[in-house]
Amino acid sequence: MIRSNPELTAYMDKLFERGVHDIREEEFRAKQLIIEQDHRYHNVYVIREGIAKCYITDENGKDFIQEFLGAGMEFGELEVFNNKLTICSVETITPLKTYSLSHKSFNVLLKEDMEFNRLIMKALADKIRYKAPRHSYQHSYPIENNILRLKQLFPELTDVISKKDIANYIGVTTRSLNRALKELNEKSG
Amino acid sequence: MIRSNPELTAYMDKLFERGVHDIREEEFRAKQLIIEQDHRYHNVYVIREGIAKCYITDENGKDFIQEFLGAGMEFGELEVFNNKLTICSVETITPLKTYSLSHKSFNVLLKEDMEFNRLIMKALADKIRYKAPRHSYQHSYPIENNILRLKQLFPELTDVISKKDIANYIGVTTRSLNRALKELNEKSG
DNA sequence: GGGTCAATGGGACAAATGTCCTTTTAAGTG
DNA sequence: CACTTAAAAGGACATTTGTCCCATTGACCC
Repeated sequence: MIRSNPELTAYMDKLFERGVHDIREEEFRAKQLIIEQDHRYHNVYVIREGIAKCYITDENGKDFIQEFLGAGMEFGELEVFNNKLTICSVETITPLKTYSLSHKSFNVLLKEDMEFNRLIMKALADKIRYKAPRHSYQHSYPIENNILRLKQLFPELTDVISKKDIANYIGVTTRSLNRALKELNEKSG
Repeated sequence: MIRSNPELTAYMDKLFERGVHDIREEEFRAKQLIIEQDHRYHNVYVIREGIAKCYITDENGKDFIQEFLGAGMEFGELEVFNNKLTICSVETITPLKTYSLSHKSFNVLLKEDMEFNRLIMKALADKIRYKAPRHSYQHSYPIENNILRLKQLFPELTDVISKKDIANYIGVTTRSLNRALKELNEKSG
């Protein structure tokens, strides 16, 4: 549910300590918009600490959350490979600490540091692997099952993440989410 | 809708002509299952010609199509990076011609051929970019809009791909798809 | 041609989800 | 503390989509 990538965190720590390239630490407060959909940026971020959400806003203003990003998750990297606008917005949920580096440095690292190259390749592959079954599941099962599944994956769910965000993650309205939660309570109670 | 990657096709042609590594041509007949979900394989495929579907089957036996793969699309590559079972099945729709290579050769190429490395990295990034707005759109709009959108992207839609597959791609039942198609006809007629 | 099977199309009803709106609760903020 | 605002909860009804079934069509095979 909240994705992470310890391997990449560890490697970024090492790179940063060595002082290679222009990797720098950056901090953001809660609810801050770091990347906005359909814009152009020149940085790649790797989360050191905190939680952010990555979401798409459609023409009707509805948000659809792609992923909750935790430590070791990167964002802004897709735009390095094809020089297009961002498809997602990224906004912090908790205060966030990141390593930030320019597209240029990112590219140099990819070329010259094959360990880094491999970690990024794996991270991309994982993002694909993770999304496929999730959307499949959400389509195939009623909301209740989706909630139960999330709570199992991540019990502190409702403590950290707002109802609205959970609903936007599952892809339903807040109303429907509430209805499902109520029915779950009645069943278990 | 049916995705392709001309750049990768061209590059694979070149590699094949040069006779590097164990890249070989392979052919499959229509409706053939090449990769089955939850299994382990040791090959990566790049489509030269034809169309295949990549889909997940859930516990209830419902299929959910992730992508229709055309020329230049690769599959079986995700399992190179993390040594897990396949998450999707891949089945041909039309007869299919591929370049096939072992995980081992794929890895060697990634390390030694930075042009190849970059193409694969970009292909992975594109898969992510492509999926995000698609699922967002499907959630947010009624079936009719989804059909219209697909027909716009790919007018020959219903000629090449069965109703069942289209439905499984949009994530609805065949019944619902038919209903929507009928209503579209009535509106336009 | 007759037989079989898969794909397509659709009727009738049930279930799930969305829309709209109101109320309650909680959380800041001056 | 009073005031304002955002988050959460839910009632009532409309709409969408699914389920279950059956009829039709078309392809293929003996």
